Order: sequence, then C-alpha cells, then structure tokens
Amino acid sequence: MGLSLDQLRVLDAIERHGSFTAAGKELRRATSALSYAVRSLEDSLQLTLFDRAQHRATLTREGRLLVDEARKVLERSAEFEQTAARLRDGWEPRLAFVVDGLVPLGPVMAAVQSFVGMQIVTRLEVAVASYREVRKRFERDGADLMLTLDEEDDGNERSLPLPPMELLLVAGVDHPLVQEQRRISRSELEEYIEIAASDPAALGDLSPSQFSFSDLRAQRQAVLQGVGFGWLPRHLINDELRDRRLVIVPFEEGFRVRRIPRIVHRRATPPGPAATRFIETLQDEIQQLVRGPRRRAGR
Amino acid sequence: MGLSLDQLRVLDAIERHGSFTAAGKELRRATSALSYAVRSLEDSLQLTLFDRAQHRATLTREGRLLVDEARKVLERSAEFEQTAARLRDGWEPRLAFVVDGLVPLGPVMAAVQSFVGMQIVTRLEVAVASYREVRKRFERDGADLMLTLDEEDDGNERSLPLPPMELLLVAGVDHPLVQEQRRISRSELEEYIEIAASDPAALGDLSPSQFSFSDLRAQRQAVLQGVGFGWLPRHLINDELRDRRLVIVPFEEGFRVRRIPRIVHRRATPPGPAATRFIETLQDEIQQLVRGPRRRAGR
DNA sequence: AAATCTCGTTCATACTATTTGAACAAGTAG
DNA sequence: CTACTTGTTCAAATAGTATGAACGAGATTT
Repeated sequence: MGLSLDQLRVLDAIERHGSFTAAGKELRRATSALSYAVRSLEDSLQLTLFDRAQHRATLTREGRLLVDEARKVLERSAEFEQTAARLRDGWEPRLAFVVDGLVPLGPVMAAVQSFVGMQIVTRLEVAVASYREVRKRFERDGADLMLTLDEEDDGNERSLPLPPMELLLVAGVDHPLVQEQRRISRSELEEYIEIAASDPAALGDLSPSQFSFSDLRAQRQAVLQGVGFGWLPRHLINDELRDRRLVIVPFEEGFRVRRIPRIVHRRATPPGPAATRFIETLQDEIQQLVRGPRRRAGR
Repeated sequence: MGLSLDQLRVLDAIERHGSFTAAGKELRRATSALSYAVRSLEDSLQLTLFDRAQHRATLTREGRLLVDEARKVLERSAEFEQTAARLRDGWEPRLAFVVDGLVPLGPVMAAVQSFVGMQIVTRLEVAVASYREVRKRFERDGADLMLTLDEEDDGNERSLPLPPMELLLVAGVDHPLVQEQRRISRSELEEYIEIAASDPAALGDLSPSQFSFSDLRAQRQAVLQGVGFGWLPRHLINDELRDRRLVIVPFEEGFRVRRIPRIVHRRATPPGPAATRFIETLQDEIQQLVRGPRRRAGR
C-alpha cells in the first residue's frame, strides 16, 4: 500500500504526546492499532522511526526529521479540507470580473490586491476590455461581474452605480480640428478619423488571477500622435491636457460626456460571498479616492 | 473516515486522463473502484466534484479548484517520501558542525550557504565556539564535525589539515606594552591582562541550521579598547593593524604563531554522504580564497 | 435509425487492511 | 517485591475497499 495520511496523523500524534498510549487516547484507538500503523509505515519506508530498545519508544534521528516532513503534508491536507469547507459554505470557486478600460483602474487594482490579501479561496480573474468587448466577455465568457459604462439593461441584470466620470473629445495639438478656436460641426468632425479601441483581442485561457489588457493605451497613443480624434476618459489624459499635448475639440454638440460606471451582475446569479466581498472592497477603494484624493488627478 | 491520500491520487489521475476509465488503467483498478473512491471523497467533503449529468463525467467548478489543492498535498507527500528515500540511502538526518571562531568564517559561511542550496535532506547545525568550547561541544554535544586549531588527536579521531593561518600577539595602540619599540620579556608580559575568550556561552537547543556565536568579537573589542593584550587571528585584525588601532607586541619569544586548522571527525563514525559533501564544499571555498583572493585581506 | 461502443454507476460478493482485546515482555515507581 | 505503565504480538472481528456483472445513457458507426 502507498503512503497514507492516516499513518502521518499517527506519527504526528505520537510525537506530540510522547507515547503511543497517549496518542491512542487522542485518536480513540487502541495502542496496538497505532503500533500496527507505525510498523506499516516503517515497512513501506524501509526505515526505523522508533527505537524500541528503550522502554518508552523514542524517535530515531530519522524519525524526528520525518515527523517534521509529515507535518508539512498534514498542513497541506488541512488546507485542502479548509478550501473544501469554504466551497461548502458557498464561496465561489472562481470569480470572473470584466472591467471597462475607460474606468479608472487604480481603485480596481487596489481592490484586487486587497481581495487577494484576504486569503479567500476564490480565484479572481480580471480582464480589462474596451467598448463592446466588455459586454461580450461578460456574456459569452460567462463572467460574474462587469464594471462598465454600458447603459443597456435588459432586465436580466442588476447594476450598482458608482461615482460618475467624464469622457472628453480630444485631439493632438497639431490636429486640424483644434487649430482654430471655433466650434466644430458634426459634418466637420466626420471628415476626420475617429480613434476608438474595439479590437477583439485574442483571449486564451485565463490562469488564476491573470489580467488581459485591451487596446485603450494604443488608442490614446494614436490620438496623441495626431492620427485622429477620440473620446478619452479625463483621468487618463489630465497630464496631457495640462501640457497641451492633447487639446479639447470644441464640438458644437458637446465635447464632454458624463458616464456612470456600474457594477453589473446577472439577476439569475446574485453575487456570492466572494463577489459581495469584492464589490464592497471596490466601493471602499472608490470612496477613498473620491473623499480623500491622494492623487494628483484629484485636484 | 478522514481524508486519505488515495482519494486525492484518484482525483488527480482522473483529471489528468479526463476519464474514470483511463485513470483506472493507470492505477490498475476497476472503474467502479474509482467511482467508489470519488463518491466517498464527495461524501466526506459534502461537495459535488463531478457533474454526472453529462456522459463523460466532468469536473464541477469546485472540483477543478480542489484538484489543484489536491496536487499540492500530493506534492508534499512526494517530498515526504523523497526525504525518506534519502534517509534510506544513508544521508544523515542531522549534521552538527562546530567551528573554532578563530578560523576565517567567510569560507565556512559560504560553504554552509552552498550546502543548504543543494537541497539536501540533512539539517545542518553550525555552532561557532572558542578555545576549549570547541572540543567540548564536539565531544559532549556529539557534533559530527569540528573545524578547530586544536592539536590534540587521541587516536579516536581523524583530521584533514587546511591551509595554515596566523595568530598575532597584539594590543591597543595606547597599551603600555607597545609604547616603546623594544622587545618584551615574558615577565613584562605577565604584568598585564591577557584577553582570551573562553566563556562557556549558555547553549540552548539548536534549531535546524541555527548559529550560535561565542565571544571572539568581545575579545577583539576588549583588546581594541586597551583593556589588555591578546592573541588574535590576522584575518580578523588586518584593518585595525593598517589603521594602527592595534599594534603588534614585540614579545621576545615570538609574536606570530602559525596554526593549522583541521576538519576533525571521529574514527568510529566516518563522514556520511552529507558530511562528505559538506567537507568537499568547504575545501572548495577555501581553495577559492587561497588561490584567487577576491578580498582586500588578500594583499 | 438501429446496432455498437464507451462511459460511469450500482450492486452483491470477495477480499484486504485495520482494529481490537487479551496475553506477554520489559521497564519503572512505590 | 509488587503494582503499574509501556509497547508488541497474536487471533478474531470488523470495516473499508476492490471486483466483475448488470445496467442506463450518451456517443459513434453503418
């Protein structure tokens, strides 16, 4: 027979109590049973763990070392059982979370970090996507939570609004649209290329707590280099606006849009313990950002 | 019944092969045996690991998570068995090593580090002691190896000589013995306090790979502060001699002594695999120091 | 669509490992 | 010297596990 956890449990108990008899009491087994278990372990390892020459059986040097090794195995097995217990209590084994890249990622990352630090069984999988990708991932890949600017709500979902954010219509400082200080009409706007990130980035298997980034960064880069104009979230371009590397396009129908980020989940599958905890953590992080802005972006 | 390794082995094999039948082939057991094992695991965990609604049983989300946890347990148990195998092959469970603090500790520490990096089962216990303490620990505490300047060899021991080192008779620059540039006689010398480290430092239980330091440092400090004169190893006081914080005492019978460090073990218990490996490592380190001195002390 | 395969469960049976208490040997305490 | 404790060994009892046959349900083939 192969190694068994029971043999290790016996070994551990004997070492802790210092005798077969005492260990037997703890394990509610006859002394002879422990004797049997130890002997079978010794046989399978082909090692002598106890010195029987003495009256009270004492561990050999090898035995002492192996007790420690045994405990490492037992610790792992306890973790296994604890994980199982958590799952039994309803903790989700996996929590897939899709974030719209337009949303400020600072608090999201902080929440992820904080959540991981909570030693929760749940594997958190975070994917950052753009535009239609967000909903697509939520629906097709069966994510559990989505943080999006999407307004649709088909009744199958519930959402929790977060503090609003702004999108600004901007272009590079050399772009024709911003050369003169005059209002831009729709037809004028449509003469130029609009830069939007929407490529469906190839998505392989997500290993636990992995992140995938979509192309918002490329979009910003494109606008910066003057390839075209585009809607970008204010928090991502504060520096560029200040340095006048990006300039607001004075579109007559509006160059500023308020959008409400929402945490969305399916009505059919309400958030479990991990999701709830994660949402709370995220809200905390956002509160901290809104109330006491520690970042330059705040002013 | 409690959790068993066998259940975890079954779970692992099923996941690896993708089916009960294939796993059964690997484990040389009937499919029904695996079915039984899985069910008993599920019962004890009170969790469903496989979805039997489908034709080929597929892991549930919980199951997938627990397979990974199970593997961690199995890895640990494999380490346990590997440790046992090493012990069976004759590797010492423990290797106690006493070092004379007068000897250059650089290569000793390097050897310890290197040895630990070898992933050897053996627990290395290093104690640094002074003068009589060295032999005392070797004999009373039953250390396996000793690195000493001791010359005694009562026929029960074998020793391996290492490159020689020097002890110098020195005193602080303000000490009366070194105020004039004249030779010092024995009677003169005996008028002053000789500083020697020899206190039997209290020694508690040594946990694995722990170090205990004796009082050579205090001795050096005492000589430096002018409390008295003393014999100190050159490698420890090169800097002080250069800065003239310590000065050689021109004792007429000699102020320089060559001593041969030796690695000693009992004839009765020749070095096992770990001890042999450790001695080799130590010799390598010393070779490196002697041949290609990378240290300022070398010039 | 029918026949055939494959997969996993269930069941009764066979087996094997473990448990038990009693008997024993050897050491310890009063 | 006696009473007690400790751990081993043994035969018998027990509980857990393995097995192949029977089965149902999906796939695959023809």
